[in-house]
Amino acid sequence: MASGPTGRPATIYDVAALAKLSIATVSRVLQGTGPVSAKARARVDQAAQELNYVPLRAARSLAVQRHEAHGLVLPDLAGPFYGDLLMGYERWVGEHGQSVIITVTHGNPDPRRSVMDLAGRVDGIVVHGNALELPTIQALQKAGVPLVLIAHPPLRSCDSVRTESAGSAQALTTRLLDHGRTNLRFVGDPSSGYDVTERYAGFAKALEARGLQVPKPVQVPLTEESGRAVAEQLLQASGSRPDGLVCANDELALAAMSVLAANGVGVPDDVVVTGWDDVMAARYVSPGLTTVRQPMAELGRLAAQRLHERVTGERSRARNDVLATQLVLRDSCGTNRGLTGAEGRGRMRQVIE
Amino acid sequence: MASGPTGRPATIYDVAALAKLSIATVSRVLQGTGPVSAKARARVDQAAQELNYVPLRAARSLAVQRHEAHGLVLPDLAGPFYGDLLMGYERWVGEHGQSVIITVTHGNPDPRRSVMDLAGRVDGIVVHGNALELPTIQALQKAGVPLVLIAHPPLRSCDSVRTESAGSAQALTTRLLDHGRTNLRFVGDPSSGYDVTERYAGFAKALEARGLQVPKPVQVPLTEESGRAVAEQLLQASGSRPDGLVCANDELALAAMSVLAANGVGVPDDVVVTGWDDVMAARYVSPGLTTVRQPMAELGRLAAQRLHERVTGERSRARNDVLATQLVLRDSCGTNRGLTGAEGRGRMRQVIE
DNA sequence: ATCGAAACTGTAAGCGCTTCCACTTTCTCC
DNA sequence: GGAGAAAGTGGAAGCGCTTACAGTTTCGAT
Repeated sequence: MASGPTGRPATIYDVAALAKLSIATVSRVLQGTGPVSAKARARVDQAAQELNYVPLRAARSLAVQRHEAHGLVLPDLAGPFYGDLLMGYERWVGEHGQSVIITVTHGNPDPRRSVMDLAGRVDGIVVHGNALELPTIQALQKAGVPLVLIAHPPLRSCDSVRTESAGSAQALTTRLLDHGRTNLRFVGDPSSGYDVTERYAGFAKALEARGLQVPKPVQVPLTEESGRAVAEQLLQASGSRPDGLVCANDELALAAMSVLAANGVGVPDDVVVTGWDDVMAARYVSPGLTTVRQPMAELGRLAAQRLHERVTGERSRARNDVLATQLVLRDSCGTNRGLTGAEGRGRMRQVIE
Repeated sequence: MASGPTGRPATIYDVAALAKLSIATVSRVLQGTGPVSAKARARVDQAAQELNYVPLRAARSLAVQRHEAHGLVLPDLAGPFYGDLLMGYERWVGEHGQSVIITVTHGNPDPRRSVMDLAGRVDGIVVHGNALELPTIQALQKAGVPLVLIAHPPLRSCDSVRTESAGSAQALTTRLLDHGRTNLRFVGDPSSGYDVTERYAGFAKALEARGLQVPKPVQVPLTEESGRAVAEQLLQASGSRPDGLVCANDELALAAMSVLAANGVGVPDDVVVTGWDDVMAARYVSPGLTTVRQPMAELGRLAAQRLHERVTGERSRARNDVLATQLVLRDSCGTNRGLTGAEGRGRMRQVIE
């Protein structure tokens, strides 16, 4: 990168020549390893400075047999969700002298190929569950790549981190039932990800605990568009209209809520609505959206840490971490005030805003 | 990464040995370069498969003298803003067989060091203007790193890409004036970034064009917290209360708007409020927030492309691209219906929602 | 059959760094 | 002042790949 004497980037040889020392000493100075005299140090620093020397990491990686980099595979980057995750990840990794190389699979013509290529550049990979098919993940395992899964069912000999989902969903649903709702629907396709599966499972469990029949989920993608569509369908529904929508994420919930409001259906009086993720909009809409907050940055940090433990070999037993979520009660669920005893148990806290 | 015969990752030598061919041929098969017989190809593929061979990219980088990777330096990752940028970037880069290594500077104890290290891992770097101090950027330049700046004033011999700001801000402000506003304030610290500087400049220009005095900007960080504080201050202000807030981003605007609403100040009737970025919340609050949408993903794509052109050497003259923004008119500005002739000119389009 | 060209394959030289080992210099302590 | 230890330095091997070059085969055309 730097302009050496030849116009090409300066190498350690150029620095050594200018400092009149061997490349071994230059390396020792620059890496701070081994004993070096103050004089040598000064000469090297001077020379490096003068040549704008930037060490080639590829050469170092080859020599030390380590990349000092992590791979992070995400399905997507839309929404604040993955941004926060990445933020936490990058922060941890930066503090530990590593780099992050990210790969996004959604819209990628050949995720498998991309990820395998990634494997050759990093010391280990963190994969978000929604990003890769199982066979690809297994291919990585076979290739011996240290692996950490986010929001994915635990896999043998592979770490995983996720946020608690089923319990929060159950508590939230129970709460709605406690407040007299009798015809709830879960909105969002459980097959679109492990976490959504779990949310539906929690929803179902709450109903079962009351001896109620569990309605099939409304299997739609987790998008605003679907949210609007679901709400419109609900408006036209004849017969017993649902009196509550437990949505798999905030996008669905916000979109549904706005369609309902635009058509004179009262939220929360006629229909209660809840979301998941606590995006910014959730606290600015009216009524405020009741939702579940996940510690995304923390999830990222933890994933980075777990991977690093694997890479350095300081731990070999697999760990499966589950982070607590937080139920955020606002007005859209109609239970903001007047508590029941259902909350606060398990790995879940709650706040009322 | 793969388990070779020894338990250590398989190398190209292992593959060659198993396929009973030379490493040169293996390389040619795997890279698809040079002529190879079908038989050789099959044997190599078979062997590679069997050994779970993953080529070590560091070795390739060293040999080909190229990393096939881009560095992306961002100040932050909070909000949808940078996520979309990164998304567009990653997409382009992925389509062109490159990787992205990201570095976040906000909260980084030694950005300079991080970035210099990055420089040793990539073929070029894209820097968001708010991420690095000028000296650091210049150090990169001196080191001969191909550089593209995002949202940064153009620098000699360095590409830059940004979104149009001054014009949109001026048009937006003019529009508010046309609708009878007489006491506007710009909220947000212009020194917090080039784009904000430009927004204030546009704001000022609109007032000057009317022969009005330009009030000092309300110099606060671009956060929700500041937005609330500004609104609260405005509520307590004696004398001539501003009748409009032109906020530097949506966070400020949304927070201010919610405080005003909570205190019985009508938006847009008493005070109009506008933002910048068009975050999701902007379209769900009521009244809808008038704002300016920037093509972030497109900005990312373009930055990636420009950098690549530099890296491959297919272009050497510096380019400074400016992308058009879009004025999004909603109810918070009180001018949603009833147009003037001020808009649609320059590099700006508008939509009414 | 024979020759030249084309297709294929292998040998070996790096790419720029780290680090082992051996060597030289400088201390430290009698 | 000298011996041994410690500190400092350099030579050289090697990390795993690509690729120029040379060598070998195969093939088509005479």
